Amino acid sequence: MIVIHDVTDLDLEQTLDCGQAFRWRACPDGSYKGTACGVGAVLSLDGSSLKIECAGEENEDDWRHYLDLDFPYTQVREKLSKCHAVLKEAAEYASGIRILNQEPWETLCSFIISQNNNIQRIKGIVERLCDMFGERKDGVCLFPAAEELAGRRISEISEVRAGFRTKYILDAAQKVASGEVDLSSIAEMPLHNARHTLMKISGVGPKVAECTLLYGFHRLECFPMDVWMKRAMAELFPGMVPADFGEYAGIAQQYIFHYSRMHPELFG
DNA sequence: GCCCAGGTATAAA
DNA sequence: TTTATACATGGG
Repeated sequence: MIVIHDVTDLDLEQTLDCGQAFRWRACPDGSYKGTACGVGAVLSLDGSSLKIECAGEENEDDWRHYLDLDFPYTQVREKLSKCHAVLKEAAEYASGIRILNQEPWETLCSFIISQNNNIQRIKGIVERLCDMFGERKDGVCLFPAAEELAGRRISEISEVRAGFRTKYILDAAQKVASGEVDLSSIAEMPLHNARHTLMKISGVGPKVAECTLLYGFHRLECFPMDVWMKRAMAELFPGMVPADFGEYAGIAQQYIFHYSRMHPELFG
């Protein structure tokens, strides 16, 4: 078991169940069970002590990185709070959100599945994808490698019941496995090129590309814009554009998303 | 049954 | 270039 002390700016529900990751489930006692860093794990927070119980090999550095524990969110919030009064309110409300460092391929694939879909069903599809095609390790199923899915037929992948997204999953797997879309090089590309490259995949549009870059590549200036966020921007930040939030616009976006979701009365 | 869900591809205007 | 519609599936 790993215990990390003096953890701040972390709320497990806000971080693991805010729609950036799809493999975590809340347990009745407030802990979260899921799979990341190549192992199954149960996370629980007791005050400022984070407990991580792994089903397999434990690596504290991996978890520090995954949960972004070494990034200065307190300072980010201070900076964002000066930007706009409503953003200050949102940042305080959602102050336990951290942007995870997830696997790029898993993130890309998960957000392809997310299109025109709801979080509950996205989780189910991702789980079936792992169960049916993922490597088994220490009693859990890891997210299937692109190479594993690339060799499958549509009829096989259809069994995860992803609907019309099945063909997109296969296209993504094939382009990633072949190197036509080289995820390792995307990490160093200018944002514009990175977006363009991801959108070579059928089923990847501006929203999925932006989510992949923010949640899978930790490009914190990315700002996924769906209909909800457009509305939130228009009503809460009239006249402003994502770039106005600066280099941490993606964190601002997540604060705003969570805050506005929990306060529907903000909208006329 | 109808509507919606952290969109996108495609066709038509 | 902009706007409309279909798309699979499952829960409310």
